[in-house]
Amino acid sequence: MDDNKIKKAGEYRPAEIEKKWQDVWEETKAFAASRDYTKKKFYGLIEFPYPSGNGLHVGHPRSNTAMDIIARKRRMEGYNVLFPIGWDAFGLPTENFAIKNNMHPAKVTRTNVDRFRKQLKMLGFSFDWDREVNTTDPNYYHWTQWIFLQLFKKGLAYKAEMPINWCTSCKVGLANEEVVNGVCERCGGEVVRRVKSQWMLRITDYAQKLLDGLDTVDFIEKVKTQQRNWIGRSEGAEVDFMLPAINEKLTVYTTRPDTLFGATYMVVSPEHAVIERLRPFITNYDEVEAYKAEAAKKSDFERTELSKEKTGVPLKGIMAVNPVNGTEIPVWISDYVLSSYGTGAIMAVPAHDDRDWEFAKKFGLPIIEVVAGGNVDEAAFTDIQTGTMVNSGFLNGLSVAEAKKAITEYLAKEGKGVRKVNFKLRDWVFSRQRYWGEPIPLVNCPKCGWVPVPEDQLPLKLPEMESYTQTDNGESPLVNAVDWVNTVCPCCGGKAKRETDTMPQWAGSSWYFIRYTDPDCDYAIASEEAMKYWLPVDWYNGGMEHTTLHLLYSRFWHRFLYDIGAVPCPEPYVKRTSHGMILGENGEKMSKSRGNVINPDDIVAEIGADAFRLYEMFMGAFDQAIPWSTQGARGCFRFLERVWKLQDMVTDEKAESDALKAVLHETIKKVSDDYERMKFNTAIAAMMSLVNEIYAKGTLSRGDISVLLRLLNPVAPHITEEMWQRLELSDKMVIRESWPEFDEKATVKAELELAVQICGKLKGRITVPAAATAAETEAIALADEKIKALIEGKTVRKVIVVPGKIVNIVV
RNA sequence: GCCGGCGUGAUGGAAUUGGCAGACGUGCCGGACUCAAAAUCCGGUCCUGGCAACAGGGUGCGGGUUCGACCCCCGCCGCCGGCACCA
Repeated sequence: MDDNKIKKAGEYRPAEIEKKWQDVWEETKAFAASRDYTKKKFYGLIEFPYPSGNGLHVGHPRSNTAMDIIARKRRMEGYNVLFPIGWDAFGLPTENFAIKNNMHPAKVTRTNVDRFRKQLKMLGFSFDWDREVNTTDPNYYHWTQWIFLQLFKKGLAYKAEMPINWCTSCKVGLANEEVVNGVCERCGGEVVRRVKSQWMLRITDYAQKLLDGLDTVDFIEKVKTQQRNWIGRSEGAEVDFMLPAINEKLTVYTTRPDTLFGATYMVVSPEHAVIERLRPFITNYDEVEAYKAEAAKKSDFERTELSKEKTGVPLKGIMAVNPVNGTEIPVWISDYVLSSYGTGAIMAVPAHDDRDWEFAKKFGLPIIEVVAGGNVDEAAFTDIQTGTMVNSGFLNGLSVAEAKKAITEYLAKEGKGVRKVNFKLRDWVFSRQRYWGEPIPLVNCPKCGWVPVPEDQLPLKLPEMESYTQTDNGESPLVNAVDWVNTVCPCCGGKAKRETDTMPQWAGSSWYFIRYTDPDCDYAIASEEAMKYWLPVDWYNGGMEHTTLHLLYSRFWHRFLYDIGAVPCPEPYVKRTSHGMILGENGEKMSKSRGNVINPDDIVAEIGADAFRLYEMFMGAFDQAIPWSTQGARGCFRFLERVWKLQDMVTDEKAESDALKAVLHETIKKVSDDYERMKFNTAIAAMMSLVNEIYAKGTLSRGDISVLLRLLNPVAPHITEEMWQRLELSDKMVIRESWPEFDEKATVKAELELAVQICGKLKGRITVPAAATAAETEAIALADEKIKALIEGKTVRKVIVVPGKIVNIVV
């Protein structure tokens, strides 16, 4: 045939065509979201990157490509798509780098952002570059500060002197969520307990709302479970024990009020305030004092270490009275009771709680069984399903559930206790003693206390400074910006000082998805119309590591904004999915120190952005951790080469060819479904099979290739656009061409091949008309020569026919 | 300890959710092209026996349900992730 067609395709050179299309997309603003708010919309979101000095790593494209595929598919389906990008640019690494190299953090940020932007463009993501946001831009943090002030005004931001997690290496306070195994989540440095005055956000007020909201959203189960565990709701009761020595109540929280008759001692945490008031009556106060000092020295990590033996000291001379039977029991002090949960005091029921049992055994305290069913001499019996109450007065004979109800009602009636719900969630430590963050817009006035910076004076910009290094006692570098710190009180006009702590990195990322809907709005976080149209985010993909950090924080802020009428919906994200991590070729986590880091620039230089994207989607199940394979990536390049060469085969025929019609439509169905389920690997496998089939059949019409190119376009946008243009299939591919439609009729075959089993073992295959009834199928199977030979002389007991699937003969 | 997930060829992983295990890719073996190599193309590649057609076995281990189990149930073993003295 035609020599000129062979010349037409030539060699597949991604470097040339990728740059060409990236320029076309940029010039034509091909992916800018429309402000026509009447169209059906889709808002797809990926976590905006922190522009670190290392540049993009191979993990970013995994999440980005996945969402890019969905975004591109949605555009072909006719949606007005918002797929934005921005920079989460405040943060410690930038600041540390700036200090070390004597540069301004803003300059470091600018350099890093420029590099990231270039790299992301090189990968051909269909971001709307007109809506870029940057958390360090005063026009952006203006509204981060505004949100903080709303929280402050509603009493949800407060300053408290409290023990916080202090990273000795970063010299900065951390939120509970940022401490992992007793070390700093970011740098791995040792975290110690340190009392500091910190701004806190009352996320605990939102515990129930954040929990309930999970029932209304489509998050992968793993994420919901982790957030539920982190919020940690439990139901129980607060019970008052009397301390006759000081005629005061000691209130405990318990989830097992049913075991009240089995309480044989009490424990208070070393920090409990009641100890001071009991002091005159404690006969071994020296010992108690020593224990308190010992506990205070320990880090949180040491205190909660699992293997640790329980320790404790009795408060000699002190007894407490059990409210239900008047029994006097001793009171101990021990660090196995936490001051930060419940009331900081417990009633100990060693027969039915593992920790109390261990403690009682060690210190020889009595163990009284009140739920029959186990052997409390051997171990605590903690089963709440099967036991029956004993030794418990009016509760005897009841089940645990019945007893809980009965005792709670009794306590309420007697005024000795109340039902109570508790959460593990703690308030959010919101202060950082650092320069490179949003200034907290508050002024401390000796007369008026903490006063907000008036909203019309926002943004409160960071002052220019000589040095960004912290003071030796761990104060923010901003204390040295004397002119900035010294100000007048907005309330009384007197001399006052600005807050010098800044906000944590999580502040800017807690609402950025709102700003994307209207990034230039100068009178609010975003205009009402924009928010009404675009929110909530339809699909958010991101890392599991943010489940109890960013994802929870941003749900909290959004819910708060909803409560004050600033956003139109209670939950920010309709759907949340998560990608698996990419490991090094050796199967270990990628890191500089392990020397197994793969640089996207190198990969793109070798095989191009399309093959790189394709491989990241093909390498394995999207939600699982997968080791990188350079060979595997080359395989994807080979596939694209094979696709490229299809150009030489294309005939002038416009319609889909009969030889390929069935497999073509099966592929449409498979790819369409698999993209939606994020099963990108099998979608790509199906397209590879299709291409193999095309080569095997040796025929390809314009109609056929049009389908293949559209299916492949979301994963490999450059090569498909280039081929589309060269084959003159129509004008540009993006936006204008619709997603291929699945025609079920095209896949219906006249005949089917069925497997025939004898007693569940595969023995042969038969061909039957597609319309054959079960009886006809059975007859064909039994008439088959091979099957006949195998059942010769045996009695056919039963034949199971599953139409379209299988025949099983039981002999 | 609790919660969640996983265990399939040499390897990354498929299997329409109870119906032909190993799709697709990588690697490896053989062949074609080449003086040769690379690239490319063709064929093979779960194990055992057999020249072969074929036969038997096989989804971490042991049991069970079913006409039929990688899939469901019970009991183990191992790996990964999260939480962890939260009363």
